[in-house]
Amino acid sequence: MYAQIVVDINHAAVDRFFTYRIPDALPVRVGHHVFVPFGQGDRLKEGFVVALSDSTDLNPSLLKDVARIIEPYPVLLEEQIRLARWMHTAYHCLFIDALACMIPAQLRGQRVREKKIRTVSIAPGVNAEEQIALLQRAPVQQTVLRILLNAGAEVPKSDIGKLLPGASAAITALLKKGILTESDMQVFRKPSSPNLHDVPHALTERQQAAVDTIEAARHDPEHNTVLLHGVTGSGKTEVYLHAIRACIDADKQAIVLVPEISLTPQTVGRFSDRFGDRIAVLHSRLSVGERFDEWRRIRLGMADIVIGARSAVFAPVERLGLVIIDEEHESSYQSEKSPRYSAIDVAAQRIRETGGALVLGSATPQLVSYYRALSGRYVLCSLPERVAGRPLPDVEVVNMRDELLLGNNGIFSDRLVELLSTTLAKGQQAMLFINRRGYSTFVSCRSCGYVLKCDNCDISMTYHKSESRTRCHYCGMVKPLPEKCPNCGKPFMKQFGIGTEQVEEALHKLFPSVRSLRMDTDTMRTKGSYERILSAFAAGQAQVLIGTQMIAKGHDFPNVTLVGVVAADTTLNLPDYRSPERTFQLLTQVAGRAGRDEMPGKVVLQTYTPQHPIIRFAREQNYPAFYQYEIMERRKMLYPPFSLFLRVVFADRNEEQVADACIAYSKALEAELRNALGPDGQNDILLLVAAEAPIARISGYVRYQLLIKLLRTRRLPSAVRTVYDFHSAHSDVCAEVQLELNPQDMY
DNA sequence: AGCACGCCGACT
DNA sequence: GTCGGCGTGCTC
Repeated sequence: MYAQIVVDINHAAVDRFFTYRIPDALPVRVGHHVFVPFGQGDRLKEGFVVALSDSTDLNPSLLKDVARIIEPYPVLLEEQIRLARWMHTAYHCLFIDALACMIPAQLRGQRVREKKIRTVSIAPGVNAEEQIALLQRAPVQQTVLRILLNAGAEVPKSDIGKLLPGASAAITALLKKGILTESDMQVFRKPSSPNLHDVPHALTERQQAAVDTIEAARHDPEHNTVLLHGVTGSGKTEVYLHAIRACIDADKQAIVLVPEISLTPQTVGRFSDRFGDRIAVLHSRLSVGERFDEWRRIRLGMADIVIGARSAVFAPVERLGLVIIDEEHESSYQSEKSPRYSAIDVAAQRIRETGGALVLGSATPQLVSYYRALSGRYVLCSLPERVAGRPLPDVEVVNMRDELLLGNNGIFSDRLVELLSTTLAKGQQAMLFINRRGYSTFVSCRSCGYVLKCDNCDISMTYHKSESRTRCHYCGMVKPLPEKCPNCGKPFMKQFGIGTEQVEEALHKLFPSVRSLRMDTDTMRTKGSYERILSAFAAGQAQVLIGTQMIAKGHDFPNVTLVGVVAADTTLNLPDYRSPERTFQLLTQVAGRAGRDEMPGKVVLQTYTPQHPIIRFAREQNYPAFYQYEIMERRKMLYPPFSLFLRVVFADRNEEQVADACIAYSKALEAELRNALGPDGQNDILLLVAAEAPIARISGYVRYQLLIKLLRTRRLPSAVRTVYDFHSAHSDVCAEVQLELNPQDMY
């Protein structure tokens, strides 16, 4: 017998299968983690068995033997190996990188292993009752025996110690006499989650219909993907919980993906209340040991439901029947490091292989997902109303230009101040959202217009009042706030634009007695600060929560009845085709934080462009109208879903080098593509002139970018392949060249 | 990635 | 004459 093995070396030159002989004594199976002699000197390398065969084209006498099996059970499922093969072609990543997604890091390179604890039990053939009677002069030993007799099983030594202080001497004596025996017991380091006493809720008609749709999708391979479009507060989680119940009742397993940021103990607690210890959790805050143990519990079939962030899509469940991706519009489902996979695409591929259903849930689905739903590729399922007949929050748009004309040049409009004071007077809570941390967005001279910029990046410096200095948000460089303009020397340097710090300061000026919490990357530096701030706010220790993006996501604060968006259009005009979509999603999500309980919510959007369609749709909270508008824009500009969008970023310290590299690359790639697509395909490609990236310099690196649109025709796969192959061959034209498929950010 | 093979300059 | 520079190529 022969084994096809992928060797654990991150290099393109060994990115293939190697054939090894399997010695008779070694029960090697597909998925086994093994040691194999590799290279000269037969140094042992780790590898993964991806296939077995009983013959080979190679000369068997030249082949080497598999040295040994590392883990007794196969660490990879055959389905995962097929998935890795798919990733290898779909993402042009190394095979080993794809496999690495599916196993915990500790399994490679021989580090953390199982945790074992010492236990004792009554030795075989010993009559404990008799011994107790004989030990009249050793009462502690008697008690130890009674405990063990009562337990009827092996008991950890430390547990006996807890019940009976000073038991260790007695245990030692009993072991010496042969009355007890000692052994090791495997334990699983388990992350804890709070008990919320969450019970199943009766479903609304709409929710029940959604559950039924998902159940139907599980049995229909042609229509296996459901887009669950439910407005904020419509009870999507309850739908998930019921769908999962139906899935595990049918003896299948489920994976639930949530964005890393909302993977809080509360979220997990709700699932563990319903499904007990049949759930496993995978996320980045687990300790190395916990992560490994949770993975192993899944691999050994001890869990039926896996909850986790992006990487949990690879969880080794053998009877996969359902994948739920909550907040499917979140960019965190796209991996930013190699392999640059999309958890949604990976989930779709797994479900294609295993059968079952994929559920994408969101109040603001990706435009592309909604497009697929309307074109019949996904099953669309809507929850247009909040549960318990609660209304969606009432959204008011305030034109900040009018405020200015009326002589209000402050941060808050009169309307927002008025609502803040009534809300706070009623003892309710408010959230203030501003998409910029720090105090001001830039510092400029009022005399000559000079803007203070970072020395290494083409970015204006942000003033941080708490540190009394300015900082570059890209490279982290700090500069003092100059008293005189470095350009004209006049003392007119002033901060412009608003950040979270300034909002907090303005709030305290208006409401000196109000307590507030600020949540942005500056206040999130230390571990656990995220949970700390959220729970402090939930407990009512502050009346106002001020923050950036991170307060917009999925939190449920029943006492929040007012949400203020300080500057609604900051993200609207970024040089990214997705910025209208992002803005709409963000505004809708933030607005959705208001009025989630009995009391109705109120939202104030402050903007300088109240007539902008996106602001209008956000005010109406009208997703379908937003979709109709934005899909037209995309069609007009041939952006996704009407094309595949690629971006190549070139960076180097030498400006000339980057410019030349970028232009040469772009010309050569275009020629290659035209050649590959043939006469019919000449209109399939659109190369946008290679030029400076939106941020032309970061950390001293000059940046250029090339944008490519590939039309969705039957020639697309070959066009993509051409780009990837070209890129692998030309990725050294300057210091950094990066190819991004559907980039999430375009700075 | 690692390691050997390989063909040209200054050293006991 | 040889020790060693790191360019090229291979690893079942």
